[in-house]
Amino acid sequence: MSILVSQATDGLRSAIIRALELAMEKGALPQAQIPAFTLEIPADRAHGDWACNAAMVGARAFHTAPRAIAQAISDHLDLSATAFSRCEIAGPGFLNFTYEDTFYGNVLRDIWEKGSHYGESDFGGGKRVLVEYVSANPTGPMHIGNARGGVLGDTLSAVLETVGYRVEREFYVNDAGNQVNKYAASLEARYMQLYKGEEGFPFPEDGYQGPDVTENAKAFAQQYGDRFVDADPEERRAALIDFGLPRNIQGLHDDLQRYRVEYDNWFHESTLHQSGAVQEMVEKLREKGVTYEKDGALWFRGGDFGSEDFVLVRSNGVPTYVVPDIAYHYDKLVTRNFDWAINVLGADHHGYVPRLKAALRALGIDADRLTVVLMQMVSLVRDGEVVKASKRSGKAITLVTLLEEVPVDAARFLFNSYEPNTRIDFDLDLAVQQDSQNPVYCAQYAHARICSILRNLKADGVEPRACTPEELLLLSTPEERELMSFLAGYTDELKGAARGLDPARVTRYITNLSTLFHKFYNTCRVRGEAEPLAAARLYLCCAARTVLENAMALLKVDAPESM
RNA sequence: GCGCCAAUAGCUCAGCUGGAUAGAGCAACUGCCUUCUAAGCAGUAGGCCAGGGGUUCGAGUCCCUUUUGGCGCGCCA
Repeated sequence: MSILVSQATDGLRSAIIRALELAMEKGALPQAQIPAFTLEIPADRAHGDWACNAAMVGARAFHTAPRAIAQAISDHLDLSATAFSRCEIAGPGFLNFTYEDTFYGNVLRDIWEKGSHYGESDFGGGKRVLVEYVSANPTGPMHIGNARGGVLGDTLSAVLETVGYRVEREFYVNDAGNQVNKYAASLEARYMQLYKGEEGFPFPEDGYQGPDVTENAKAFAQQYGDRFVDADPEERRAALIDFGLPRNIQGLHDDLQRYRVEYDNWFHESTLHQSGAVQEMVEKLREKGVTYEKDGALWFRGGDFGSEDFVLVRSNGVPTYVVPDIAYHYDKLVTRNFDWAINVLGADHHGYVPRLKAALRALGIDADRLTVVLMQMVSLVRDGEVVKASKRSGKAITLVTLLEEVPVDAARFLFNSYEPNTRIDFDLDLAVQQDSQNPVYCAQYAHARICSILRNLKADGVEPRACTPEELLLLSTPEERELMSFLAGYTDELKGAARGLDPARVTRYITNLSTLFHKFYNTCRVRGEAEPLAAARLYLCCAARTVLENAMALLKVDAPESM
């Protein structure tokens, strides 16, 4: 909610506590500890703007019936210093509070003044957060799960920034280790096959099959010809990797950019190997005494730190993938000293999280400084059936092929409509529909409608202007009041999205706000109304537009002026 | 076998730390355009919140259990 709302509820909370204290002092209630009550917005607007359950949760402590406690609170309540004008007792013992009449007008004035900054808060207290997301292997194109991770991480970052965190966005490039070697062998095979035929150079069994590998091999051949055919294999593979990997990384960068996902840093795993950080990490863990040797390999003893034992260094002397990962997170939390690291990962990685956290604990790092947001898998659905491959190309569906079919706005909006921890059946038919069935258009339409009102009034010579609190009291229909109330809740909605690491709430907020605006639009006219009312409604339209734009900007979804 | 996640309207999903009569969009049906965009609005219908126990003033929400589904359990990443 806006700062205004936070102040209002804080004030209300202390007024209720004072009332309880006073009631006990006067003997209306027995002496007891003040119960931990909550304030919430009731589902039914007839129950006021805020409801309090103090009477019910206090029933046991006070040995008194909830409604009698509610009466005692109400009798000793002084609302004069608060933003509320009325308190009613209802149902089993709820206290329902109603804002004073000028409250919503003040919210509109707040939005008018803050503009694109409306929604910001200091919830995050300026903490430095590193958000890592997508981090797809540079050995091929991105798959459909990366499309989800992309918007999720991207929007989450934007939300965290808005509520007062200092955010950096990072892509971890796995440009070292086993999968790169495998990729090198795959590239090599495709390259050699260009000159020796498919029989002349066998493709590795666990190689990367994708057509992109062949394309890269061809591009390499175009530049270097057969120069590496008779070269030393090690030299050949190194040359292929030096050529192919940067190409792929650039490809990831370009595809993500097209999808409007951008980063502050691209962190290369290879730098951890070059700097010796990986080797040092092995030594660090060994010094901590949390390792042991078995079958020629070096193991991590996880028992004391909440995980299973696992291998750090294979018997052939090569560290497993975990070690660079530990070194990477050490770099995040110690070297770069971020207060908080958030990783967006596919749910198939969930088994690895306890290991990483255990290793951090062993290093004396508070593992709570790392939060892993697991997102469940994505399936694509067409004609009610799960699709594994693209209809046109027959290849696996990549981010790029998805975007050939689905507009970026729709893809971002839809992927961000689900809580991370739910599986998505992404409906391709729905995503490409440019009509009312597709929720993204409802929101864009609401925005276009507001712009249209502004255009029409401008043509009449009417511009939006600041309104007085008295003028804003003219906004009194249920549609107007509900819209204002919803606008007032935006700042708090963002805090909730940040707290729950769930940017899908922003998407839902946009949908609900759009609907409330459409309802307002259908019952209340702006153009043609007498001057003070028209001005007040125009003021409300501007507020709705500002909030809609701010929210859609977080999603990086376009808010068109006309449709 | 063990672990993690889920199960809410015909479909896709909300339901924020337990709160008042379980919501929204789509699909279905009925209305609303000589007035700011009908990509909209109003209304009707649709539910044993997977089943069963428990905890309490009160459970879709918390605990146990059963069932069903997804994902993990490598000296792969």
